[in-house]
Order: sequence, then structure tokens, then C-alpha cells
Amino acid sequence: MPRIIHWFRRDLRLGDNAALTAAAHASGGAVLPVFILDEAILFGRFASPGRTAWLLANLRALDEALRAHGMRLILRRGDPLRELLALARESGAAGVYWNRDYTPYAIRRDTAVKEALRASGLAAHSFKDAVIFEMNEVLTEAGTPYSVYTPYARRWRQRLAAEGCLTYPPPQLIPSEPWPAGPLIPTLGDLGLRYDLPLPPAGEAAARERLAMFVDLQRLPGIATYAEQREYPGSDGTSRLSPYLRLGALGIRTALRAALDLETTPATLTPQIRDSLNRWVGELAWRDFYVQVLYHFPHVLRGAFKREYDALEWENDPDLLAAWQEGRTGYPIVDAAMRQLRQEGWMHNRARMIVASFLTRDLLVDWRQGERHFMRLLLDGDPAANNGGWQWAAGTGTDAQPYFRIFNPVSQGQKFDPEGVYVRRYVPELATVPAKYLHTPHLLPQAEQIRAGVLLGRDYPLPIVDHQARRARALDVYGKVKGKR
DNA sequence: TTTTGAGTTGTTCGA
DNA sequence: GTCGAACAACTCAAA
Repeated sequence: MPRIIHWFRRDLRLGDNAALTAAAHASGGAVLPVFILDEAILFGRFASPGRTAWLLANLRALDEALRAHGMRLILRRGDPLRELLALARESGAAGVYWNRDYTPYAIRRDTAVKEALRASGLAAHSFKDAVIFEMNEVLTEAGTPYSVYTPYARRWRQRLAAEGCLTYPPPQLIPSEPWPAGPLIPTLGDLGLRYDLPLPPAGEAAARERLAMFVDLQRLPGIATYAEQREYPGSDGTSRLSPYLRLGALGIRTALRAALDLETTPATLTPQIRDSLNRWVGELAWRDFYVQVLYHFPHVLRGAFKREYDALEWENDPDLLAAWQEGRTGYPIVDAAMRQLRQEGWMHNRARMIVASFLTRDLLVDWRQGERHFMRLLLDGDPAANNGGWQWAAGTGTDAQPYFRIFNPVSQGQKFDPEGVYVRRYVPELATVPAKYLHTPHLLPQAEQIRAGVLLGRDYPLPIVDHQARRARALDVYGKVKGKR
């Protein structure tokens, strides 16, 4: 049987991989696994040294996993089309298989690749793998794409109930002769990049381990308490799977399957657990939702989903933006979150909402500045989800109720970090401040400042803006574009 | 075609 | 301290 090239992109795993499974079937296991380092991804608009480091770590893990099958990952650098054609010619492969990606850039690239391969007499097949349901699988009665989450999710669940969610068993791969070895996976330094922060354990095995830990009903916090604990940034109450899902070290079907399996073991199902499972599955639906929004409304990468909001009069004060980025706004929950992002390449979801509201409403900085900053630093940074989240927070997105959503950074802190666990962890200069003042350190009396060893304005900044005043200003600015079309 | 119900995650105010 | 209502109107999706 002829060899088939499997083109790895954001599906860096062997198990539950749609295109790889198909390639193994079509080739009798004689798959040539290839990854192509594309300059556009390394240095393009949303490039990120951290995410590149994370990519390289996961490529190394994938190469390790392939060695167990007597294979190696073939690594090429350059233009995907040229590299694939060259590799097919050198290897005598009959075709190329890959899993679909849905950003405008990826669609353009893949369409060109598919046409060129077929013009050269090669097979070219793409597969659904990165989402549960893709672009046109969840549509309204009228056949149009959804732009509101709740009805989308209802239909998504209907379809899931009807179709179920099957994972692919590990494919049978047979070691081909040691051809072609290709260059080793480069280090970050080889690419002229630098990233000094620790990364999570990379690879499919680590991803499955993290999933297993999360869905263990005995382990708390975990999926059993997800609905409640997910709200507290100081708690490890979320799955922390996003960096793995980003590169496909974990497959989305595998993740969903794990939750669905728990639903079908009723012996342990309490209302709390059922609620938590629903909630978490709902988050996976959100992920599909935003992929689908970006596919059908690609203009969101340039401007507001609701175009009238392109007229918002941002102030874009560079000093305020810098203070936000560096975590010195004088609002402890905001600063803790922004420092977590810088230190870990990850931020808790509740915190993402708080800092996004603060940037767009309190500071009146264009949400695209926040979007870019997040893409630069987040290991899980994904164009669709990140854009959707920012537009939601900025009130320019698919959600209908932007006016109700100016977060008060003090009450958010008091509500979701009451003891200050999160703030104390990431803003150590406030570690000794009593809980009562932790989210309002500027109200700390002089005597208590001395007792706590923190002088406000010196050791920790005073608030850079007055929330009440800025809230009023934001309502004003947003009011100007309201209803304009 | 028209009508109807609903819209992730909030805040503030006044009783 | 707690609770319900107002916030402003609009668009979406389905019946």
C-alpha cells in the first residue's frame, strides 16, 4: 500500500486523531508524520515566544511517542505547500491527510495546499477533529449560523445526544524504514526567540494525565465541584486543559467523552456533580461556538462583531495600558491577574473577565490591545476563543447585554477572592494586608500601613483611575454609539 | 408574517 | 445585611 503523509498542525497526538486514523487505514500503517514550522505562525500577527516554546516542547513529546512505534517526526521549516510537495516527491507518498483548522489564514493556506496537491496527482483529505461540531453542523431552523450562545448550545446538545461522541482508537502504525530523518526539532534559541518561564508538562500522556486528574470525582477541587469552584481564581477549580487543547495534545472528543462517561454512571451522580458536568460540557460548546463565529464572521478579527461598535471612542492612553499590562493599576485583583499571566502564561477565566472589563471600561482602551497582549502571553491563546472572550467583555460581541457588564474590580475581588488567596499569591507586597482591606488597600489607615509594612503609593500603587468616575464615563462613551447602525 | 420569549458570568439603588 | 427592581432598548431564534 502507498505511504500517506499525515500533516500535523494543532493535533499533536497519536490517539483519537481523525486524520491520522484515516491515514493509517489508507496506508496500512505506513504513515509519514510531518510537522512544518511555518514562518507565518512563528512570526506573524499573533505570534508568541511562549506559545512557540510550548509548541516545541509538544513536538518533542510527539517525537518521543512516535519512537515507541519505531518512527520519528519529520520536521520541515518553510512554506507548507512547497515542503509537502517536496516531501511527497522524495518519499513517493500517495497523498497528504490533515485535520481542519478554521481561522481565515488556515483556510486560505489549506485550500491552496489542497488544490496544488490534487493538481499534482496526489490525494489530499482533510478531517474534522479540532471541534465537536464544525461550521455548518449546528445551524438555525433557517439554515443560518447562530450568533447567540444559548440557542446554539441547545442545538449543539441535541445533535450530541443524537449522534453521541465516539473517540478513535489508537491507530496501527508500522515503522517505515528510517526515512527521511529530517532535522532535529530546534530549540527556541535556534529560532532566535527567548522564553524563560516554566511550561506545563508537555505531550499527550501529560495531557491525559491532567484530564484523568480533573475528572476524578474523588479529587477536590475537580470536576465534581467545577460549577462552584471555577469561579474562584485562588482555587485550582478549573480543568487547566486549555494549553493542551490549543495544540491538540488532548483531543476534544477525548475530553468530552470523559465527562459523558461520568454522566452514565448514575451511582455517583449528585445534583452538584450533574450541574458541574453540564457546566463543563457547556464550556466545550462555547469553544465550538466561537470557532464557528470566527468562521462565519471573519471580520471579528479586524473589528467589532456588531459593527456599530467600531465607532467607540477609545481613549487608548499608553500609560494606562502599560500599567494594566504590568499589573500596577492599584486594583489588587486586576494586578494579581495580570501578573499571573506574565508569570505563568495562563490566567484564570474569572480573572480574564475582570481584567478585560477593566481595560475596556475603566481605562477605555480598545479591546484589540487586550486581545493582542493576551495572544502574546497565553499558552492557550487561540484566535477564536480569545477574540470571542474579548468582544464579549468589551460589549462589542455576540452577546446582547453589554450595558450590564461593567465589573466593579473591588466587589469582584471581595466576592471571588474573599480571603485574598489569589491576590496574596501574585501581589506579594500585599501579603500582610488584612483581608478586610485587601481589595481596597488605598483605604488602609496610615497606622495599619506601617503595621503591615506596606506604604501605599510607594510599595503598591494607588488606584490609577477612580472606578465610579470611569464607569460613568464608559456609560457615556458607549451610549454614544448605542443603536447607531 | 407576526409574535413572543429570551439573552453566561453584573452593579447600584432603595426599601 | 438582604432583596428585588432598574438599568435601555434591541436583536435573535423559534413558534
